[in-house]
Amino acid sequence: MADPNTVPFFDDDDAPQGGIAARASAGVMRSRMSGGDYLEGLNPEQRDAVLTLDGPLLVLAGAGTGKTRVLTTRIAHILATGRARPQEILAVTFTNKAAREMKHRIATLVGDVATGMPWLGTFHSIGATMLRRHAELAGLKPSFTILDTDDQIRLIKQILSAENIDEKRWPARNLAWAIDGWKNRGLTPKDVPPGDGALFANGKGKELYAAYQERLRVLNAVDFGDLLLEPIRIFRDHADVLAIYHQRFKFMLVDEYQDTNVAQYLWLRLLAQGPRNLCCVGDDDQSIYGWRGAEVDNILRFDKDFPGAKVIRLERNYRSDAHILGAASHLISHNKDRLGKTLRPQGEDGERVTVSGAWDSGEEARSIGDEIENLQRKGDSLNSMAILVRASFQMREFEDRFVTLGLDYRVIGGPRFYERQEIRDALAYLRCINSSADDLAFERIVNVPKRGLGDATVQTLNNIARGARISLMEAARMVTDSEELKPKPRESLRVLTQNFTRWAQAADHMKHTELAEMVLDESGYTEMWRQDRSPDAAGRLENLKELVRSMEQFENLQGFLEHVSLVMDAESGENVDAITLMTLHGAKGLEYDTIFLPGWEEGLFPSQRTMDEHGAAGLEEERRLAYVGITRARRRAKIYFATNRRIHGQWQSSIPSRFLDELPEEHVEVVEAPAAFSNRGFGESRFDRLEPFGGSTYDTPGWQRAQQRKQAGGFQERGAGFNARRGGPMVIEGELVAKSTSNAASYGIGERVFHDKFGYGEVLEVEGNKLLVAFDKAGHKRVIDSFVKRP
DNA sequence: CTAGGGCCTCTTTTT
DNA sequence: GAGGCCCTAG
Repeated sequence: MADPNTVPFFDDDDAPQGGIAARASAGVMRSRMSGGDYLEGLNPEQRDAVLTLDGPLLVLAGAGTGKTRVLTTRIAHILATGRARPQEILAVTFTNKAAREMKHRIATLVGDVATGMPWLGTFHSIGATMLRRHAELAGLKPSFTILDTDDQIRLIKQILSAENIDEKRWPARNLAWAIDGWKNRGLTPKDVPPGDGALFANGKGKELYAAYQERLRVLNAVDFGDLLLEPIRIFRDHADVLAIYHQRFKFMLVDEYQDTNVAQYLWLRLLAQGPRNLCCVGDDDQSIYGWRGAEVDNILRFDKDFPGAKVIRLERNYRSDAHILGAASHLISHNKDRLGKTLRPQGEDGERVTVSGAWDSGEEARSIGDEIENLQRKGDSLNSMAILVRASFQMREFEDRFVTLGLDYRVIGGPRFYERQEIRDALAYLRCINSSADDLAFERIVNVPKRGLGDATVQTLNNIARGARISLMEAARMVTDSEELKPKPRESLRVLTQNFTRWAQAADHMKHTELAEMVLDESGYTEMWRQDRSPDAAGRLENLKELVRSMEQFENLQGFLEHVSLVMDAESGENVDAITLMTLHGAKGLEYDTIFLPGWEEGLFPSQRTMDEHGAAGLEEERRLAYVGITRARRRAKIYFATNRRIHGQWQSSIPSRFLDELPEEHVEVVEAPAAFSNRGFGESRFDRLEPFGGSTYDTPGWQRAQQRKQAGGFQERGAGFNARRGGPMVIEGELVAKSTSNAASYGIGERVFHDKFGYGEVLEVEGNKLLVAFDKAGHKRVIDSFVKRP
């Protein structure tokens, strides 16, 4: 992340980082790379994408076609040919991870010049840098704070209660969501269409949005959406400012273009009016952020937005074996809104995608755990495997299992470091020091640790602050000289405000890490956790130490806080061999030898909620998510579904995802097919008779459709039902039709069977697809019929 | 003012 | 099954 204080902007030659040093190394690089050897190994399309520097260019890059390579090589090429200096290239990614990766790879190609690329980053971090440059044009001071979701919600709660709106009926979350949505669409309060604004609190949505923005200004704060929205406004209202950037950026590159929302699109389009050397890379089949306002349309109509745009397709897939690619391609072909690409595998067939059923989520976790250990025994590293879930609540089951097995794992995108309570508290102290007007931070820690300053006191402070239009901190200082509070809270407040004054002074001459330690100590914060008897207190103290340690990489407090608000992930232990656990969304852009995909059940994946809220478009997005999941795999993709899953703490029976039926038979192997597949021509299974309990979750159109299909039984009907679109049924040939490789069900009592793990045995009882078997060596076990064979 | 208990809702996905 | 909210007792 570029430190805002060192970003060269108005004059790059005196810039601390870019400038002379970068130019010198660019010269070195130019001679080193004069032969253009960085172009070696590129296929013709990739090469074309790298060499086409002038004018708008859209690179449609399917999964695993070397998208990042094209982007990084292109930047290297621009630098090597001297067409632009590092600080004249705007390169935008979606995630911090991607930005880091790109920096790293450019550095590998051309040396450390990339570190001198101040304008390589996420939309939000670049937006923040720009906004700090022109803060006054947005009515802000350059030191503005960036609120995260948590602060945002608390602020909105305050507004709602001030407006006497029943928070039960109109939860703050919803308004936050709505405001976010408006900002994603580039709408300021006055732009919100009346119908839209009416959605919240009987038509007050619009006003509340305005009130929220006003509060933000008073707090000298912005939220994530503002980081783009405000620059857009500035560009529109101040042609001179926009002109500076037009001169500045000779080349612009955008990664994951399919996931840009309207605001990002507007922002880009304004900037691209300059040199027009805009290169966007994306894949419409991997657009998975529609729920966050992403517009696939942006990519679909690129050539209209940027006339004369050249389009290059990358279709050679170097990542996945043919079976995996075949399965993924066929699945995604069920979507109708797509540009359409034909991914061509470059390697061998490899292993088929497997589909396995499990009795419940616990068994699913166990069998994945077993499989991991199998692969590990064969020499695969844990680093080469990942489990991708639809929703993060699915992770717990796996974590439990891995702890039991003693398998190392890492969670990406789980509860994050900077979102932990103790970290947020500590940060709140630092924020108060950095900016005494940070009311939200002040409110967070005013009574942490307990100082006898409860709601009543805070309420008083708030009244004073609002009345006098001052910050809470100032109000607190004032109140210690007055009689408005009882002696006890007054004294307590006096100590606190004096501390802050002292800390703020110390901040000028002290190293920020030492300052942090001092503050945490003197405020009694660390002491609070030392006294805490709960089991995780020690971990929290450890986290606080880690926080201070992580501050070292930053020059000052301000730089650190900026990093924290924008880069909400802390890099963690990459060098341990551990299996990765994350959501499908988090997996975008990553690849692993083996990918486990659990939870392919109707309602969970595709998500019922998405389908209810967004209908057919939602379903297509879910399907793209499935596509992203499968295409993360180089060698092995293993899909699982469970017949029973606990949702909201209640066991619910579930049926296999429709996506399973959309997989092509030729690339897929059904490994174990207990419950859900066994009714298809093999007689009845007890699970078919299980009615869902409660009914609330499944009392939905999607579920009912699924039930009907299930009752209809025949697979051709199913296929037709699923594929009905464009007005007529459309049956895709060769789909996965319940062909279990196991001779499922119908074992007789007394029959001899063989089990991979337990060996030979005799069937004692049959209950649906579950067998009680007396194994010769292993004793009596209950097993799923598909786990045994006839000897 | 705090602590503790009961009750409620909720669960996608993220910069 | 967990976190947030409200109420009551100290």
